[in-house]
Amino acid sequence: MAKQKKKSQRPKARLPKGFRDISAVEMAATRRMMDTIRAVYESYGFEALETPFIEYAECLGKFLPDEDRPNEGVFSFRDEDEQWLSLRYDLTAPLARHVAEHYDRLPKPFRSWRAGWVFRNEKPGPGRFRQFMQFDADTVGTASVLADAEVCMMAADTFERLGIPRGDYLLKINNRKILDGVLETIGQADEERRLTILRAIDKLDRLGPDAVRALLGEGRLDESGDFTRGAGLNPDQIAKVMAFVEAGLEGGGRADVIRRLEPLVGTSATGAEGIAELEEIAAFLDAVGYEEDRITFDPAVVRGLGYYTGPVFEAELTFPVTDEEGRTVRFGSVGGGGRYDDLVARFRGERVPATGFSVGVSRLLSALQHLGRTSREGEERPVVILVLDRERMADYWRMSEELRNAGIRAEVYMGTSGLKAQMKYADRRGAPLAIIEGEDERARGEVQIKDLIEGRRKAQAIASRQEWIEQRPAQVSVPRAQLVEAVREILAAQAADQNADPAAGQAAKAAANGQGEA
RNA sequence: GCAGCUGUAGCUCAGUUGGUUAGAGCACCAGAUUGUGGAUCUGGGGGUCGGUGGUUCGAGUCCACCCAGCUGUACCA
Repeated sequence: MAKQKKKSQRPKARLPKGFRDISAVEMAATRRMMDTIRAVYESYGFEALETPFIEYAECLGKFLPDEDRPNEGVFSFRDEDEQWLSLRYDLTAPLARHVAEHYDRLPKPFRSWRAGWVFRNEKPGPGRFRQFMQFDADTVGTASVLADAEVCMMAADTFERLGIPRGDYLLKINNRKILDGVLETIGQADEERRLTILRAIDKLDRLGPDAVRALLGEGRLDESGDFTRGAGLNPDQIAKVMAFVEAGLEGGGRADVIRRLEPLVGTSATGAEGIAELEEIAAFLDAVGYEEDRITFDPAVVRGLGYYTGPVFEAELTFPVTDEEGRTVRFGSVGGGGRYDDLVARFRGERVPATGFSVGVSRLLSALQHLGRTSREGEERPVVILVLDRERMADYWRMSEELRNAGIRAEVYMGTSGLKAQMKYADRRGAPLAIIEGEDERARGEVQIKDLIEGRRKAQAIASRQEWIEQRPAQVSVPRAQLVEAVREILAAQAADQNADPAAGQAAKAAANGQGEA
């Protein structure tokens, strides 16, 4: 009885939903990807900046209206002095805080990149987590839309440097001011309705034009039978908004899209301003040779709501991909950004124009993996030195030292089990090879080196235990003095083999993944 | 948040009209094999049957409520 009680008090080992553990393999791939992004951003002149995970909630600007409590979407807690602290939910709000705080001594424009984890307290879904990594670059302190164009060019460069071919990604640019102009001409300027309209437009690529039309009007019934209330526009207004949204669907280049948008903003000054900005961006992109196959104009891009005040952009992967169950999935957006001229003004009163772009690191990484564009560099697993003779530990340590000094990852088995369990350990560890030195070998002045990858392959052909033991597949005996050299040779052969036969590499990777991933 | 579906071992699932101590396969651990990953054989660990309450002599099974997960949808700075 007491035992049962105790048992029920045991915590269940589990991760909070929306969070995950990250394996060594994924960390290595992430690190390589981020190195590439950083190299591109720095080549454009952006400086590194790191801000903490935690900020005062009020600095992130996410208090609920009329309430003394931060927004539900952010993880928040109270400091000992009763102030609300929040985990950052993006890298832009902390940047605005940093710029406002140190405005006087920063060079203007201030160009910085930041990378790291952000947190959102939202319902997780496939490919959506509550902790994920972003990689941002921003230019603060210039109102020129050339800064917007530059950041899009840089995003295009980044994707290509990461191995995504031109045509497999696309940057789409829009301008909030144009939609505002359209809404002005149809007499819908009030904020509440504007947000509903933005949300409806945002769903174009996911739900299609009919659904968007329904959401602009009365509302829409989804397939589970749930009803979403619409913006309540009349048919004439809906037609105008849809004409705007679909101006990008009819093909043609950036100039064609602009020409189709012009009549839709009517006499609105804001709309005209938006058009002029797009024209300036187009002229610049044409001049530096970033054509429509990389950067297009698409009025359906709205980027949620929030703080964007001018150009907005979204980066999309356009190639289809099949998931584990063989279904075709679209990766869709892997990054985005836009102009936020009011964000710093929250702190300073004075308007400080700014624009930036943010890459969704984790989504982009899984896209690259689907493309088979991730290299295996940095995935080497350690050689494992088995312990047959506990009195000779010093000998084994010396071996590991020699290997490490030669730049080879190596470890001495640290458990207390027998040889069989040690082999199993090395196998599961994903070790490329195991070193065996017992009494017999020592008497001969030799060590055995077992190629675990080759051995795994040969094992499939062996049926009987007898044969297995006698053959000792993929195992060689070399003089002790030649240990390092022999190990180096076998590792080189394995690497060559892996490059020639990707399937073998996959198998090794799968084995290596075994312990690290859920 | 709303709607639909699903909850039995780490995973995939079986479990009779309600009836002893809840099972299988895979996985895990150990031995057979003083010193060799795989295969084979033997043994072992692991379950609050999602939870609580109810009906009953008796509930994994029937009823009610709750919870969790999945999918869609809403929100998403």
